[in-house]
Amino acid sequence: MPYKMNFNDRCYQILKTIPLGKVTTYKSIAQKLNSKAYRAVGNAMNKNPHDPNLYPCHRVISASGNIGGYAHGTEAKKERLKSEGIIIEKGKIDLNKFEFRIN
DNA sequence: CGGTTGACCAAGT
DNA sequence: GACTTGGCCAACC
Repeated sequence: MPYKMNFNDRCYQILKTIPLGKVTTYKSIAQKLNSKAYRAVGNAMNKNPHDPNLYPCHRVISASGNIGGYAHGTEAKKERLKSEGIIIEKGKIDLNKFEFRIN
C-alpha cells in the first residue's frame, strides 16, 4: 500500500475486508485505525466515492446493534443485510453472532 | 482559523 | 425503554 492515505481511504480499505454475511461497527473501524473518530467513519461512509458493490458500506452498523444510517435509505440497508443472511430482529442485529472482528 | 455538521458512543435520567 | 448530555474527530465552510 502507498505510504499515505487519508482517513477516508483507510476506512474504505477496511470496508473491503468485511466478508459476506458479517457486519462491523463504526467503532470497530475507528479502533482499527487507532482512533476514536467514530463519527468521522460515518461521514466517510456517507460520502463513499467508490462503487458500493466493491465497498459494502451497508455492512457497517452502530455499536449498539442498531442499523445506523444509509445513504440510500435505512430500509434498503436492512433488506440488503437480510438478503446476505443477517438476522434483524426488532431493528437490531446480534453482534455476538454477526460482528466481524477485525484482526 | 473558528464554527458547524454528522450513517457515533457511553453513561445518566 | 425512550430521551438527554457530554465527549469524540475528520471534513467542510
